[in-house]
Amino acid sequence: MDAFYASVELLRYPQLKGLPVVIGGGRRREDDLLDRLKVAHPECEWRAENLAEIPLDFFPRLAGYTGRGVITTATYAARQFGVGSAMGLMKAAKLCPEAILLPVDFDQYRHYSRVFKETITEIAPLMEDRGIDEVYIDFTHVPGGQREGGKVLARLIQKCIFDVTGLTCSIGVAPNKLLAKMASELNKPKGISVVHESDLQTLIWPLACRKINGVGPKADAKLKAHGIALIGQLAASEPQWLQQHFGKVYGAWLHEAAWGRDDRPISTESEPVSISRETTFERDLHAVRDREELGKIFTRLCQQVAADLKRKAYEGKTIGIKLRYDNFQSVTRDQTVQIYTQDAATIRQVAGQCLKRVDLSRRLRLLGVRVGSLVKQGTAPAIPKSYSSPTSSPPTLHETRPDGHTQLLFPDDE
DNA sequence: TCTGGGGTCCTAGGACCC
DNA sequence: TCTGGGGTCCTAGGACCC
Repeated sequence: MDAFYASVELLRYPQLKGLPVVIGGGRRREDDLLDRLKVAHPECEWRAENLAEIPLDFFPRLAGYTGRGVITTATYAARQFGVGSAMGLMKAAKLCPEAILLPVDFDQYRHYSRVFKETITEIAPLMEDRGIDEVYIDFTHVPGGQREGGKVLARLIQKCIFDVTGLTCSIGVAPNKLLAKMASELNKPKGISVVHESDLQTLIWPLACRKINGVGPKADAKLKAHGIALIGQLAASEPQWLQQHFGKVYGAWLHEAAWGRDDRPISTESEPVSISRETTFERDLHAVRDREELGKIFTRLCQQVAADLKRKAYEGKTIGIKLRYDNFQSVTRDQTVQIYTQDAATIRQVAGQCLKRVDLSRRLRLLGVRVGSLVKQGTAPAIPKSYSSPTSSPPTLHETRPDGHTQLLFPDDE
């Protein structure tokens, strides 16, 4: 198999070229900017396309940022200061206070993501979706795909994407997905890299183990502790030794990966396994002291998950919660019910039961609701014979008190 | 000055059935 | 009275990815 790995780069704003820019933060920040823009420049509708019309000094700087947002992406000029993806914005503000902070515009990303992928499938139909800005392509049978080892096709795809979206992208070309992904990293931004099997020792082995897609911070630290920092050293390690220290499956995979071996096919179809919503609070909340606020958030998360399920036409029967304590420790609880559902009140009721099984005496920073074991709406298997219908009334999102006020069911609902 | 949100996959123990 | 495997489902946690 010949594989491409293509990823799109930061939205391209000509007037911001060469400047340190980070994109990130939460909804609130975006709303702030939107409000300020309405006042300062009523003629500008807030769209990223319209950024060019907005004077540079309008954009907020990172300095003085407060909040729990993180960086989604950053320009190369900003990365010079040591800031990068997933870094907290308050930390980034210390490193590069002058950086321009732009809000995240997910609707727009989704739009460009769709155009990016459509552009590719018109040229090479065998595409695997790897998220909002990345794809794998099997171009083995694409006409002209083998010219100059794939470079011609890669250039064509880059040009088409740029023409349609104004976005640049990096492309790696290699005999399999594992190597194509690593190849795409070699020549960023907007580069094309071709890696052949014979390039393994010269191009891949000098790279850090962390560059392997599947080696994360934990595995990397453990490898380093054993004196293995580079992929070449990993390749030279005994498979048996790796299996002893990293487990049978993962250890064997590590060795294969270091030798550039990967036989996973391009997967063009996939069904979601779960759908979830979660939120980090502006400040840590306490189940008792902030009961009402938490109850509202909890109910809203359930409603959002239900709306997502309906919009995407899925039903699930494993309903769960996730919470994160103030010390960042996370716990999850879930419960599988008999009937597949996409109903907010049902989700709320079962998730409420899950909440009762966790320690709520500690302060919380995050709450999430998840529905798993999904099936496409209307294709749910028949209810198991052992199931007997409930005698209780259907669940409701709120419990109505005798005085007519609505009491939010958190966390002690029935 | 701590660390978003939305996912997938793997592991491991226990229940339960044959 | 003690002792089997296998298979599947459920649950919790964790690593990893975009």
